[in-house]
Order: sequence, then C-alpha cells, then structure tokens
Amino acid sequence: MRISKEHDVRRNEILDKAESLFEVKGYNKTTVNDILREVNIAKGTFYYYFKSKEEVLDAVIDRYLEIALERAEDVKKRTDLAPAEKLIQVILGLRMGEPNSGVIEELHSPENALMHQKSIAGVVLRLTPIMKEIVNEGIATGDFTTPFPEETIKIMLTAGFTLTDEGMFSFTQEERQRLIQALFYSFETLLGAKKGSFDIGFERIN
Amino acid sequence: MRISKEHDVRRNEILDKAESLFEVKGYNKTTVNDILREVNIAKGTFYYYFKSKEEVLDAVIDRYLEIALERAEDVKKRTDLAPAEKLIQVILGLRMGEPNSGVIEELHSPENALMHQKSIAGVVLRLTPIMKEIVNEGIATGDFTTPFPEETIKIMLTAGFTLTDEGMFSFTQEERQRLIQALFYSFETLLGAKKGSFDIGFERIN
DNA sequence: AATTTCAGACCGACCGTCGGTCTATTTATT
DNA sequence: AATAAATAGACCGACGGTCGGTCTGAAATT
Repeated sequence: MRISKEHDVRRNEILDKAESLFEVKGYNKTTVNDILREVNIAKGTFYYYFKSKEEVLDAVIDRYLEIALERAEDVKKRTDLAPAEKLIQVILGLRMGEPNSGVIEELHSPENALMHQKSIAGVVLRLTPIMKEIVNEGIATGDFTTPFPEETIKIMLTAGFTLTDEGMFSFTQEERQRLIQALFYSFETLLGAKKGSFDIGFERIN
Repeated sequence: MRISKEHDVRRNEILDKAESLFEVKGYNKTTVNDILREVNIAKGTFYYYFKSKEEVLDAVIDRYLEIALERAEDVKKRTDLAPAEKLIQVILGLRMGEPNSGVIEELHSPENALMHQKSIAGVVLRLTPIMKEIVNEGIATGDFTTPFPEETIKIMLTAGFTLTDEGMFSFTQEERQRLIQALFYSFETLLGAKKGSFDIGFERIN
C-alpha cells in the first residue's frame, strides 16, 4: 500500500522520528532501517528526501538551533532585563545537558560523539553573534568590562556545553550544581560584571 | 610467509600504524583493513591483540595521555617555576590543536568526532588532578584565589581543547593568536592570579 | 469528457564495504 | 611430545547507499 504525502509533511515526519530515535538509541546505533520502519516508508523514499544519514542529523540539529536562535533573539530584544539577566536566559534556553529537552545529549558517548560535536560547533557559530550583541550592550552600559568579549562567549559556551554533557562526564547532583555555579561565576568574572549578577537560584536549573 | 613477534612489539606496531592512519585519514575513514595492510598482518592477528577497532583508538589515546601525564608530573615537581608558569608549561605540553604533534586533531570533524571526544574526556579526567595540585600550591603561596579551583581547570581544558581544534573551527593566524591570548587571560583571571602572570610570548605557541 | 503526458512521491531488490568471527595452522615454550 | 601463543585468511551479517522502475493525480491536449 502506497501513501503519498506533501513534501514538507513527509520530510518532517522523517525528521521527527529520526530525532526521537537519535535520543533513545543514539545516532550511531540508529539504523536507516530503524527510521524506515518507524516512518513506514521504503529506503528509496528516505534517500529521496535526504542524501545520507548524516544529512538527517544535520537537519535535526539545524531545527534545534533554529529554535534556540529564535528564543535568543527574543530575549535580546527585551527591555525589562539587564544584560547579565539576558545572558542567563539565553544560556538556560539552551537547556544544556538536560535529558529529554532538546535534541542533544543522551546515552553514552561513543554513540553520540558526532551529534555532540556538531551541536557544539553549531551553537558556538550561530549563537555567538547574538550573545556578542548582548555583551556589547553590557559594555556600553558599563555593566561589563572585558578585553575579549567574543572569545569569552565562545569559551563559556564550549565549556558549558561539554562539561554538562552526561554522556561524557558523570556527576552527582551536588557536583552538577556546583559546576553550574562555577560556570556562571566564571562568566561573570570574565565579563567583569558586578559580583552576584550571574547568581541563579537552584530552582532554575532543575 | 609468517612472521612471529614478541607480544608488545607487535602490539606497538599496530598502535603506531593505526595512530598515523588516524591522523592522516581520520578515525572513521580508517578501515581495519587499512591497518592490516600497513602492518602487514591478517585480520585474525589484529583481533588477537585488540577486540575492536574502537579499542585501538582507546589505546592510542591512552598512550598519548600517558606521555602528557608524565610531562605534567615532571613540571609539577620543578621548584624553579612559579605555579602560573607551571600551568602554562603543562598546557603547552598538550600541544592542543597543533597538527602532527600528538595524536589528536586532524582533518574535518565528522571523521574524528569520536577521537576528539575521547581525548577531551581523557585529558579532563586525568589531567585535572595534577593541575589541581599545582593550583593548590598557588593558593597556598597566595598567587591564586578562586572559589572553584577544580571547575576552573575543567572549564579551561575543555574550552582550550575544543576551540583550538582545527577540525571543528577554522581561524586565521591572527584569530588563533588572539584566541590563545584570551584563553590564558581567562585562566589568569579565573584563578585570580597577578595580571600578566599568564602572558606568553608568541614564539611559544608557534 | 476522454485521453495523454508529466512530475514528483514512492518502492524494494540489490550492491559494496566494513567490522568482526571462526577455525586451522604454524611457531615458541616446557 | 605436548601445550600454549601467535598468525592466517576465508567467511559472515549488518549496514549505508544505489538504481531502475512504479504509482498517482493534475495539467495539457484532443
């Protein structure tokens, strides 16, 4: 039996199922055949929409990044938040290392190394410009002072993204909270922000 | 024709050739058959020494880490260096992101994602304890002040390792130098060290 | 209104490659 | 001679990807 659908509908079906499979079994262990079974299509159909399994991964990550970027843009525009608070919001919006939230980070490392790497690269490349504008605001208002605004952002994004990845490092609840505290404290320090301006309550990270 | 060798000799032969293949073609694209051809052994021999291709990768990385750790221990012991200078030495000893130096970082990302991830995890896990001792020295002498010594080390290691990976990000010569400056500046700042104590001459990074 | 044409969605058999297994055989050790 | 260690390479199954072709609905032609 043959079911024909609109291009974008089918494409998104594939993306949705692939995404959840990647989350559950990891990218490596997810077979193209797994995806076919889930979406109920034939091999040919899959390769009609994507030219490789990796391209599906790219598309999945892209979709996630698009959402994150939009959220970040919204936060940037707000006038009721101080620059520091905006940065906190943007970072929390990434929901780094939190299972079942976005696309990223499940299971043990070998399965998801590629997904992890592509995610970091994407986040750093695309989120840095927006965050840089926020930091510049902060510099203009005198909230921040730093000789390396852009580099500071990149450092904090990579470190945060990698260290909170449960597939790479494991920690107790306390270690995790302490790490997150340290990350925000470091951001604050490197930006030369007022002490305490990057403090977040525990409720916000769990 | 059949050539028999001592266990460790053969094992290291495999490791050596695998390592250079990983560097040249990347881990993913390097076939077990490639390794066999290079070492001139049969499949059975390979799997007599290693139970999987991934185990070879682990062994290669482990060898690299062993060397880095030894260097770090040596630096730690020295009495002619200030803590800050010791940390610089340890980090430069990693030769992060430098092609053809250690095992790590060649080519484009997808091929080496796993290698990269395992390297970071290994470096962070095994190097942090040693660097922590050095930082503690610095705290004792009053050179450093920080509420998060261990976390600071981890942040700087992951950021440095990832951002200088030419397989993930590309930069011009100037961008690269500026990034490295920023990394050392950040380390200095987060450790609360005296300004300029982490300054390095350009000669030392090229 | 009936028929032809066309494009794009879809199908699944097939292929080459690759990591890994199995068992036989040779070499070293005692 | 017996045993263990090392080597060999034919073989296997799974996987990503290809290819030739089919189905369907809508536009164009008659």
